[in-house]
Formats: sequence, structure tokens, C-alpha cells
Amino acid sequence: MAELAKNYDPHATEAKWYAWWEERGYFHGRADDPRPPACITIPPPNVTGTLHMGHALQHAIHDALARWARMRGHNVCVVPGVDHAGIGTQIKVSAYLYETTGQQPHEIGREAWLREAHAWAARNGGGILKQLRALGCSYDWRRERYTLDDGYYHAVLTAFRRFYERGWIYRGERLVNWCPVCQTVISDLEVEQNEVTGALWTLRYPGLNGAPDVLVTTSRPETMLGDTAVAVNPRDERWTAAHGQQVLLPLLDRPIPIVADDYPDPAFGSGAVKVTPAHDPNDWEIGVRHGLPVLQAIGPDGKITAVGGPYAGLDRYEARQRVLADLAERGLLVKEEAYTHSVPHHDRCHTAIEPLPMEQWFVKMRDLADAVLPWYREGRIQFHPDRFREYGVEWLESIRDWCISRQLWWGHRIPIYYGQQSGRVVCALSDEEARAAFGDEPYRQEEDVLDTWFSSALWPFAVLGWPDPSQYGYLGGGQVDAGSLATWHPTTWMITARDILYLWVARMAMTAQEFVGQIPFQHVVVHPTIQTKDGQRMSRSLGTGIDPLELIAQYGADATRLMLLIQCSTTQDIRFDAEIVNNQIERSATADTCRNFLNKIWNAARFVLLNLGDQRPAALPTALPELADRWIVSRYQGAVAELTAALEAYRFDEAVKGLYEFVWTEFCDWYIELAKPRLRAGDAAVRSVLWHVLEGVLRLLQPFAPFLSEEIWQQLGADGEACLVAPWPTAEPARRDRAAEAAFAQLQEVVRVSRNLRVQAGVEDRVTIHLALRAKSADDRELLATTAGYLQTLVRCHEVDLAEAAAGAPEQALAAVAGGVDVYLPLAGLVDVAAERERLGKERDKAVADLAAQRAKLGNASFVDRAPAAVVQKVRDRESELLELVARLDERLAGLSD
RNA sequence: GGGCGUGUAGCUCAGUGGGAGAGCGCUUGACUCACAUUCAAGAGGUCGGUGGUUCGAAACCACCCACGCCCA
Repeated sequence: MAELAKNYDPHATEAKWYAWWEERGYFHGRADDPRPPACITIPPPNVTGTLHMGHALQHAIHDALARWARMRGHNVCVVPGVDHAGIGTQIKVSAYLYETTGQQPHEIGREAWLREAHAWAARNGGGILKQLRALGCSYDWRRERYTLDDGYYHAVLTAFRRFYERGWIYRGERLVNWCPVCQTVISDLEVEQNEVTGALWTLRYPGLNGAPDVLVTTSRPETMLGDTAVAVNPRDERWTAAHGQQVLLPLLDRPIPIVADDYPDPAFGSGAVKVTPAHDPNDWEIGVRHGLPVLQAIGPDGKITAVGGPYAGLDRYEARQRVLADLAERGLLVKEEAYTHSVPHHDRCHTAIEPLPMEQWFVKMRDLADAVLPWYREGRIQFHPDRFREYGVEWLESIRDWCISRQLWWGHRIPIYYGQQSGRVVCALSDEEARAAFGDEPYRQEEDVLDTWFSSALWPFAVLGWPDPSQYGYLGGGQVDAGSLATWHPTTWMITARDILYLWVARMAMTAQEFVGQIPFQHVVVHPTIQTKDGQRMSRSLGTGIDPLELIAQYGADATRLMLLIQCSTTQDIRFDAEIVNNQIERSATADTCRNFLNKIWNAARFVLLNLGDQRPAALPTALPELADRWIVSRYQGAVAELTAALEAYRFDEAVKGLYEFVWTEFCDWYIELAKPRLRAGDAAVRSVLWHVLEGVLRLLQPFAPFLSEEIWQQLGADGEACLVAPWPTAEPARRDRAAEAAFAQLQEVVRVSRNLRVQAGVEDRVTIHLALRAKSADDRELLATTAGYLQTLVRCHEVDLAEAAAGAPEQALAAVAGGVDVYLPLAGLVDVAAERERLGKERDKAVADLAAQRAKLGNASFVDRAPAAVVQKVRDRESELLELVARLDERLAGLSD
């Protein structure tokens, strides 16, 4: 057996074990495996993306759950994949082409551009999946899917056609969110509201034919070029006379009507608003109600159209300045005031959205939403934490139709074909189908592609082979695992950040209901968002992002995983404590803690292996005569039960902290220390306990820190091939020994108190002392008698003088109380009486205060009557304990006064 | 405007009805034969505020304050 290095070096072991696991096929799921299934289809990262902290946390959770399920005997299948990420990729590829060839997309045309884009994605794509291997993720890489692979493309078109045949897909003119930079429409969910400091201008529209002048306020004066009315509230008496009259739109001198509508707020300004149906969602609605014309004053390029007369061709912001200047010149600009308001922006390029009326494709959502609402309401899909279920219900209840067309080339081209002569519209899954449908008539395909989220909404079942698992249940290398969909759908877990609960999770539920008639996943685990130390958003562009690979390089994959999981509670944000200096991680206390923890386990293992040599100890004896053995084995049972419960509740922080506490404090600080003299004495039981508890700890650690646990587990020579497939430890109630735990707790108290006395007395660490103990109860005396050796080891005392309480205190000794035991540290002639009196006096004050609190409770009749008997008894016990403590301290203080 | 989250030790956070906790940091001591990425001891908190429910509130309820997120 090779001796372990003094410190754990993660990098040496990580690559070795990952390759070994993969080579032995441990990550593979097989549909015909009869064990209970467990499946995760990972949220596909963008093909162009790189790993960020959010991914790292998400996949630390994914892999912990996957490994845990594998150890619990499930047939685990984690399907990885990537998303083509429509707009993001199109922007990147176009920028790359422009840089390298100086060509714009329209110059090379759709087909050539797509060839370039596919080639680019093949070269640069899927980087995140490679990085996930560095994190240790045990995914079935053979099954890797891509939203643009043949099978997936087919699934997307099939889904479109099924919706189309249902009559749920329609084309219509609506006000859409147009991004003038990306040159495409985006959905409501891709819009982010940003606070913008702008101004609020008040404009005067002169009345015609005796109508009053109307003052309107706006934050976007340039849109006045497209105004087709002004509106006032019918309840606003100031304007009653003006209903139906007209005002003259300044600059363009166009007469427009004054309409009465409930939208304007009489309390706000003049009570009148300008109405620009083509450029404002509220105005669009007013326009619909009053049959107003829609005049598009701003074009898709963000410039003023011919509608804007003399302003045509100006950029929208330039036009704003010109309009304001011209209005001012005519004396029609009444007021300008500073104004902060939220303005819709595109969440990818952060350009201000321009609402425009356009023909787009929509999906009717009402029926789909109604079909899944019961799943949400009744908790058939379980959310962790549950509050996110209610969050989904609200969205589904007020759902709006989904705009699914995008003016892009990168994506799934909408499978709609138009007959050139008849104008007939046909939905076809292929060009062949379309040709058959149109016969001799020339036809052309719709130019737009589908929203990326339309394709990812099919993810859980599409990656498992829908619509035809015998053909698309891809297993890599041209092979198919036809049973995949039947075996693993519904999947077990969907692990996600909360920002895509609408965008993605709810839509997956709706498509699954429609296409496979099942919930897509049993549990949705919503993890927190990682922020910077100061609570800022982590973002590479802001320079506040942290590269998880850098963390892995600095701390190792296991420590990185632990660091993420130990912070993963039910809160919605995590502040990651790393200090960043010059874009480098200077230090992270949490990461340090986790690395130190792993090093601690490494050294505990080193200790065990050094002492056991090549001999694996015998099975754990049923009867353990030694208290310490019974105690640690019992505590181990507790750790197993608590850790399992924490994972079942998705409390990764509790899981890791519980293990940390057990391993470091109980196993290392107490048990191993006590084991040392016994090992020297050749005790066999201690070897067995050390080995078995350590072996169990490694299995408990495997989901969180797979590399370290595999490395040590292999050296221990445990039964089985790999820690990764070893059975998850189960608590054995027969090994739980509450009496041993209570006895050991009393002993620990004596040790703590004795150590404190040593420090109080200023005894040097290496000096051994004499200790006198006085115990009132026979049980305590027996405990102390049988464990005197423990005190010698843990307190460094050479002799323990044990007697019953009546024996009284030794002369010249420091004193303290540890539960039912009086502890004395005799120091012939060395006791500083004044200091000792002060110390004991403080202790007495504390006890007296505590006693008073207990008595106050017991003096309260309603407490005694109404509190549960057990609680009252507990207070009574505490009262008598404290009473005795005070008496003992008094006695001791009296003894000091001589 | 509506919804949600957060506020506990200097920092990052656990703790949902009955004696205030962890890690880091800090103070003191120790290179003790697994580990100085360590060991031992210690200091440090009107649990955001006010009111209520209760025999009893850090926890439950109401309102308020501060910060953050989502929706409109």
C-alpha cells in the first residue's frame, strides 16, 4: 500500500478517476435495466457559451443527485446536450464572419451563412460540456443531444405541425417587441425592464375649430409623428366638452380626434394622453377600442419612416432632439422635467426595444396553460422550495399568446409553405412533403425561424427519442436505445435557476402534456442565484464574474463542488465571498474551508491507512465493549440518517454541513484522538471501527466530492468495484445507542471543563496534570472509572483521582463543574485566590441568573398548567441542577476564603 | 401598483414555538509521532423596528423600515 502524501493534491487524482469511470461505462444508462429509473435531462447550455458560476452550481447539484441515485440502486441516466441559442449565436457568428472576411450576412446569403454557422458551432460549440467533465459530472455522454441535430429538428417541426393542426398556431399583426439592433422580434419574456433617467416633456397640441388646446406629456416625443389621436378620460369633467373634437398634430399639421377612453389617469398631468398605436402597447389597445389608424412612424431599422415627413430617415434618438427643438421654436414645448422610468430593453444586447406592429406567428396558450394548471395546483409536479409552484400558477393563469417567429436564419425554419399562385398555406415537415402538396405550383417556405425556447420546450422527451424513440432515441455512434422514452419519462429532476421558470419550465410542462400526456419531470429543484460578495449580479461583461474553471484549478473540483453546495439553502441568492483582485480570485473563505475539509479527510484516511497497513480489519463486531466505539458508531448512524434526510429535502447545505461536523469534530477531534493509544496497544476493535466508519464516510461523501472519495475508497480495499457504484449507507437502528451518546456527552463536558482549567491555571500544553473528579451519581462514577484513560489522552493528565462528591475538594485546587461532576485541578501553592474567586463568582452569577429564569417560569401558574408536562419537567430538572450547582459553587467559594 | 425573497456575531450564513449556532476573521497558547490546509482555550449578538397572538416568540400574525428579484 502506497503511503499517502501529507496533503491532498486534487489535480493528480481527478483526471485519473474520471477517465477510469468513463472507460468502465459507469455513467451509462440502459433502457432495459430493470432497476428503478432516475433521469435528468440537463438544461442545455448555449452552444456558444462558456461555463459560469450558475452552471457550476447547477451541475454540482445535478451530479450530486445523479450519484446519490446511482448508489441507491437506480438506473440512472443523465442526458447532456446543447442549445443552438438563436439570437446569441447568430450575433456571434455574424461578428466572426465580419471580422475575418469583412462580409455581412446578406452579402453571402442564407445558405452560405448557415454553412458557416454550422461549421463555427462545430468548431467552438459545446465547450461547456467539456468543462462539466472537469467538474466531475457523471453524465451519459453517448446520449449528447443538440437542438439542431436531425432527430431534434424533426421533433421541433413535428411539434409545430401538431400545434398547427390543433389550430393553436396563427399569424397575426400585433405590436411586438422589436430589437432594432438584432433586427428581430423577441418575446415578452426576453424583455428586461431597465430604469432609465430621461425626461418627461409636456407638449401643446392646438385645438381646431374652437376645441381647447390639449397638453400631453410623454417620455418619447419622437413618437408624436405617429400619433393618431389624443385620449381623455370620460369621467374627467375638464374634457367633457372636447369629446369628438379635433386637435392639430404639430409639425405635421395633421388633424387628429380627441377620444374618450378609460386609460388616461385624470389625476396625472392634464389628464390627456397622446395616442400612438404603432409604438406603444397601451396606445395599441386604445387604437383597437376606437378603430384608430395605425401609423408606423419608426421603422425596423430604428429610423423615422415616410410617415414622419421632414424627419424621415433620422434615427429615433436624433429625431427626438429635432422634434423637441422644432416644438420649442413654435412655442409648443410647454415643460421639460427630469423623469426616471423603466424602459424595455432586449436582454441580450440591451438595446431599447421598439414596439412595432408586425405580422408574426403566435401560439395560443390558453388551452395549453389550462391543461397543466392542475399539475401545478395539485402539486403533481413538485417544486422545491414549494413557493415556486404558486409562482408558476400565477403566470399560467394570466398567460398571453406566445410570439414564436424570429427574423433570424439560425434556428428551426418554420415549416410553413406558401403557394405562389393560390396563396395556399401548407405545413409540411420536409421539402418533399411540400412539393407533394403543391404539385406543379411554385411555392416558397416561410423565412422566419422559431424562437429558441420553442425547441427547448420539448427537451425532456425529445432528447429521449420523441416522436419516435426507435429512430431518435440516440445512443451515439449511430445507435439507438429505443426504450429510452418509455423507461425514463417522466424524468426525475429538473434543476434550474428561477429566472427561467416561465421561459422554459412551464413551457416544458405544457408541451409534455400535449405531446406525451405526462408530466415531464417529477421534481423541479430551484437553486439560488450566485451573486458577488457585494450582492451584485455576476457578469463577465461587468468584470464581476468568476470562472469556475479557475476555482477548480485553484481548489480542485471536489472543493469547488462542496463550496457551491454548502451554500445552497432555500434562499434565492447566494453571495459568493471570493475577493477578486485583477480578475483573479484572491481568496474565498468558503472555498478555503472546503479545501481544508477535504484535506482533513485525506489525513484521517492517511492516519487509518498508516495504522492498518495492508490488513483490512474484520467486520464490525456486534458487541462493542468500548464506550468510544459504541459512541462513534451510533453517531455515524445519526450522520447517515441526517444526511439522507437532507438530500431528500434538497437541503444541500445541511447535507454538507452535517457531514463536515461529523467527520471533523466527532470522528477526527474525538474518536481518532482516543484511538491513538488503543492502536499502540494493539486493540482490534478500534481498527475495525476506524476502517468501517471511514469507509462509510467516503460513500456518504461520494455525491459531493467524488474524486477524493473514490481515491481513498480504492485504497481502503472495500468490497465492490468503485465507490461510485457502492451502495448508499443505510442507518442501522440497532447500532444507534442513545445511552452511549449521553454518557460520552458527559465525558466530553468533563474534558472541556478540564482543558479550560488547564488554560486558566496557565499550565503549558506539554505538561501533564493531576485531576480530581467528584461525582455524585454512581453512574457518573462508573463512567469516569471506566474511561479514565480517555481523560489521560484528551486532557493530558497522568492521574485521575475519582471519588464521590462527599469526599470533598482537594486542598489548593482550581474548580469547575461539568454537569454532575465537580472537576478540580490541584495546584499546590499556585492558586491565585483572588483570580479564582472572581472566576467562580462569575460562574455563580450566571447560574443564579439562570436559576431565577427557571423559577420565574415555575412561579407562573399558567406555565405550569398549560405548557406540556415534559417541558415543565425539563424546567424543574434544570432548576434542581442549577440549585445544586450554586450550592457547590458557594461551598467552593467558602473554602477559598480561608 | 401587485407578488416573492432577504435582514441573526466584524464577514458569509444555518436555526420556524420551550436553555442564541457554524465557518471564516479576531485574542491567547502549542510545529503534540494523520493533518500548522493543524490542535487547544477564549472574546464577540437589545436575532431590522413597533405592536399583537401565546404560559412562553429569533421563529407565528399585522404594520413599518432597508435591500434585492419577478410581474404589471
